[in-house]
Amino acid sequence: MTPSRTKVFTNVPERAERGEISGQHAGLTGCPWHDVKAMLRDAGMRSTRQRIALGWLLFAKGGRHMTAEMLYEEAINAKVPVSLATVYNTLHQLTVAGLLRQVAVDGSKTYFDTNASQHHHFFVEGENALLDIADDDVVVAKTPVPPEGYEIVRIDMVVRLRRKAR
Amino acid sequence: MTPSRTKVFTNVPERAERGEISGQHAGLTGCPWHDVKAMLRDAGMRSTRQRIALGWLLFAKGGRHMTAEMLYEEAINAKVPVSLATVYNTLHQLTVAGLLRQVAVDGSKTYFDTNASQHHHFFVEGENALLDIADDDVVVAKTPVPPEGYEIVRIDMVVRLRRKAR
DNA sequence: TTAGATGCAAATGGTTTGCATGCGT
DNA sequence: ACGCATGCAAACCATTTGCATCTAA
Repeated sequence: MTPSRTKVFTNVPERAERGEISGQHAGLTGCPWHDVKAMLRDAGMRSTRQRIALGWLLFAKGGRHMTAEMLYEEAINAKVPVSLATVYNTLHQLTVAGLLRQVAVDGSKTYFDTNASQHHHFFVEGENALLDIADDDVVVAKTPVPPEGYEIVRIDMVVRLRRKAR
Repeated sequence: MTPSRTKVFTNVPERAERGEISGQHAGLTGCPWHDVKAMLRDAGMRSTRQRIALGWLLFAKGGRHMTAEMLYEEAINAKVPVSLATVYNTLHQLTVAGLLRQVAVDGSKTYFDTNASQHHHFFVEGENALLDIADDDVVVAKTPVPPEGYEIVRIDMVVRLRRKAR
């Protein structure tokens, strides 16, 4: 989970830490599909064939929640030659760059949300589907006070849903 | 993840569904360690040596967040002969019975919280530690409206923490 | 040219399962 | 005695890694 090596993730994490990478470019909500290359460059990543394709699949349709496997299948269906390992690498790099957000919801699969801004989720049990919750639909009135010496990184809320019994 | 078979989890899930199992017995916050057997019986589980030991380890100290592996180690250290598989089974059964609560936090390990009541968590990145957030320390002012046909099962909030940079 | 990217296949790590044996009730 | 419970080892599955081979810059 923690990219400690410098092998696969190249210098993206380091550069992001030094603030050399913009991450969220100028208020982009759903990155423009016609400029994945620019997005990649901004993220400090080389624009290779597979990354462009993956970026296109991810951001073309806006607000999506996908697992590595899902993206991999889409890529294969779209006749884009790519390996699962590369899908994982790309997803992680885009996450580090701040263009994707990882959502831990049920302990097994990991979801990546193309909406990297602060918001919460509905999770439909059984269907394993994730839905964004409109930001203004939930309000955390009193932010909890973290223990001494710690600071809040982010707050994730998951509202678990079930089909109504009727 | 989903116990669809009737093999290992015996009839606990079904009975719980039919309301035959009390689950949360009368306002028990941290179950009394001196009566694990009663707790098990109430949960519709046979009180075997290992379940009693695990129940004791889990509930004796109150509010804990443990993974199967952690509990397994504690059991081994306590000279209680038990297998990892049994630890998993027991944890799941206690969860179904409403005595434990599963907390999904980082996609890999699954945590089980001995506090099964509605509350939220701090998660310390790096240390992989979970902390309860005092119930009145957070207030979700506006509960999100679920999509048509769905109902809210529960709301989980995870406040991710990091050691302050100083 | 060359650092960085890709793809495979093998390795991991948490969790589950099949089945023979054990043990509450 | 009966039927659920246990233990083990193998099976699983999502994810990661090592390394040889490519390729964007």
